[in-house]
Amino acid sequence: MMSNHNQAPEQDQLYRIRHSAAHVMAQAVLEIYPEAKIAIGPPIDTGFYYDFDLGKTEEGKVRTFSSEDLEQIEKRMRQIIAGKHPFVFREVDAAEARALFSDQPYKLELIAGLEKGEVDEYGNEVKDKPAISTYRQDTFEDLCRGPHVEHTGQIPPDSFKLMSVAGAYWRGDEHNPMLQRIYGTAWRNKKDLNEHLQLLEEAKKRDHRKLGRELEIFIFEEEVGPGLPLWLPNGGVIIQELERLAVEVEQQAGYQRVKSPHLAKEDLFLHSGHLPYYAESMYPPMELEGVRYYMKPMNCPFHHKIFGAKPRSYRDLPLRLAEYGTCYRYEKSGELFGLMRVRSMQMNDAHIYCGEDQFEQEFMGVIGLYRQYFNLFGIDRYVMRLSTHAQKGLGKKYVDNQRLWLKTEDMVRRAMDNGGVPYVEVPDEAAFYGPKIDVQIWSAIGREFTLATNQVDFAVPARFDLVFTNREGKEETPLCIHRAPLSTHERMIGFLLEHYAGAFPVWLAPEQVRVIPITMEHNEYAERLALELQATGVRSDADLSSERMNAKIRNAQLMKVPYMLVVGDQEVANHAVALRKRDGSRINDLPFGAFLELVKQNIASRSSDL
RNA sequence: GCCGUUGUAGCUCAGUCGGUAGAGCGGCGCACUCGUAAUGCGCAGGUCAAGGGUUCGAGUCCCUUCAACGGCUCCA
Repeated sequence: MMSNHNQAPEQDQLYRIRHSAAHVMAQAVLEIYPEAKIAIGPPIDTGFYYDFDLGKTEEGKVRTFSSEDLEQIEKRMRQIIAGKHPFVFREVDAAEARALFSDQPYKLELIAGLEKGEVDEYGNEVKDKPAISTYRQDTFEDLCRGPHVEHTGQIPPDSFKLMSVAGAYWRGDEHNPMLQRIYGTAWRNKKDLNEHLQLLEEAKKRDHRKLGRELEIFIFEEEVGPGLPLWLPNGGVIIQELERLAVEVEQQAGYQRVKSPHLAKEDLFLHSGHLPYYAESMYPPMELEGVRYYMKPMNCPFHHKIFGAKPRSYRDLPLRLAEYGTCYRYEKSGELFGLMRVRSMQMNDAHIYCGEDQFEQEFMGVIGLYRQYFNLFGIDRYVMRLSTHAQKGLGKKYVDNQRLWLKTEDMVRRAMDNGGVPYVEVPDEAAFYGPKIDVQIWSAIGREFTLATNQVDFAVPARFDLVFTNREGKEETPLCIHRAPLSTHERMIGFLLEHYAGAFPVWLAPEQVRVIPITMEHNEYAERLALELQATGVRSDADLSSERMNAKIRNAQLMKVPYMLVVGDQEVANHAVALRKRDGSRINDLPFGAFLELVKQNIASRSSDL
C-alpha cells in the first residue's frame, strides 16, 4: 500500500514502533540461530522486515526459516518486549564499528559504505557523509541511525504479526547472494492490526485473478503456456469495447490505423536496437530456410517502416500511426502475475512522428488523452513518473548519446512543467531509446505496476534513416513519441477488474441486461424482450432455466449483470418490466420502451452510473 | 531466473498411522411454476500435476520436472 505521509516519517511513533520491532525480531532470530548473519531491517508501509543469512546446511543447501520458526520467533519477540529493555543510542567511529561487527560481514560492508559517505545503512545513496551510530536493546546491538521507541515495552505486543518468509537479494542486486527475509506487520494497537488483516482479506476478494475466473473473463491453460492468457467470451466483449473506445478517440485525435505482423526477420530487430538492448526479454528465434525470425516485443520497428514507406514532408507531420498490436515478451517465470504481467499482450500502441517544434504540443496532446481516459474510468489513484537515463548504463541499457538524452529529458521536463502536470522523477528507469513518462498504479494486493506509458525516442528513427523534408527543403530526422495510454488489454483489464471489483459500467459489462421470467409462462415474453434488446445492440439474455426467480436473480447478481428485468403477469400485460439494478435499487412497472431508452442512453454516454 | 510454499472432480476444499478416493457448489436428468440474492430428488464426473524411486501395498514417504502462489530481481 502507499503511504502518503512523506514529511519526516522518522518522527512518527508508528515508524519507531516498526523499526524497533525489526530490531527485536533480529535479536530473537540471533538467539535461535546464533550463527546467523544480519543484513538490514527497515520499517515499511505496513510494518517491517529484516534480512538474514542463515548460512548453509550440512548438505550445502541454503538454510531457511520454516513456518514453525516464525511462531517461535514471534513468541520470543513478545518475551523481549515484555522485558521493557531501553533502546540505547551511541555514536562510534569506523574502527569501533568494525570491531563491534567483526563477525557480521554485511554490517562491515555497510560500515565501509558509511565511511566513504556513499550510502546509508539501508544501502541508499546519501549526499552528506553520515555519522556512524548504533542502537542497543537487551543483548542486541545494531548499526542504526534510528530513531526507536524508548524501550521495547512501547511496542504493543498484540499489534504485530510475522507474515511471511521470502528470498531477497543482498542490496537488491540479483548478482548478490540471496538472503532470507522475514516480513512482519506492526501497528499502534490491536484494532489497527485487525483492520489491516481484514483489508488484506478484502483485497483478495477483488484480486483480478479470482474475479477473472468467477466472471469468466479469462483463464490460463497449462498446455497453452505460462503467461499466455485465453480470453473467454466475456473477456472478448471487454476487449472489443476498449478497442472501439480507442478507435473513436484516436480518430478524433488525428491518428491513422495501421496493422503489422506478429514476427519479423532478425535484421529488423538488429536494426531497431531491440536485439542489442532488449534481447533478454524476447522469445528465442525460429529459423526457416536459413533466416531467423523473432516474435515482436514492440510494434515500433514496423511503424518506423511504415513511416519510411514513402518520402515524407513537414506537411505530413505530425504523423500518428496507431495499432492494437500483439507483442510477445519472454518475462522470467517468477515475474508472471495473472493478467498484470504476461508474455503475450495487445498494446494500445501508437507512434507519433513530429518535428522538434511540434514536440511539446504532441506530447501534451498525449497527456491529454491519458486524462480523458482516466476521467472516463474514474482512475484517480496514480502517479506520473518521469524515467530518465543513468550515465553508467550508456551503451549497455541505453543508446550511447548523452547529449541527446539530456536534451530530450529536458524537453519532457519542460513540457510537463509548462502543462502543470505533477510528476516524480526516477533516474535509470528509461527505455533504451529515450526517457518516458509512466503512469503507476497499484493492484488490489498492493503491487505497483506501470499502467500507461509515454516515451520519447530520439534514437531509433535515425537508425532507420527516417527523414522528412522541412520547410527549407532539407532532410530532417523526426522525433518519435511512443504512447500507450490504455496500456495493454491484459494489464488494463486486470486493472479494471480490480478497480471496479468486477462490477463494470454498463458499456463495458459483458452482459448488460438479463431478463428474468417469473414462471415458465413468461418465458416467451422474456425471450422477446431479450431479442429486441439484442437487435438494438444491447448485450442481453433471457434466463429460461427451470430455476426459481430468486435463484435467477442471485445468479445474475453474482455475475454482476448491471440490469435485471423481472417479468411476470403484470409486466406482460403492460408491456413493461420490473427493473432491478445491480446495486439492488428497483423501478417497478417501467414501460419497456422507457427502459430501452435508458440503456441505450447509458451505453452511448459510457456512463459510470447505473 | 532466485528463495520459500502449494498442486486431489469445472470451482472451493476434506482425505487420520501408507491399505486402490469424498463433500459442497457447478453440469446433466426428472419433478416443482414460484414477485426481487440459493426448490427438491437423482445421475455423471478423478491417470490424486507429470515422471521416477522406496514398499507386499503410495493421494499420503523420497527424488526430478512442470505449474500456481508469497517475495526478490525485472516490466505494458
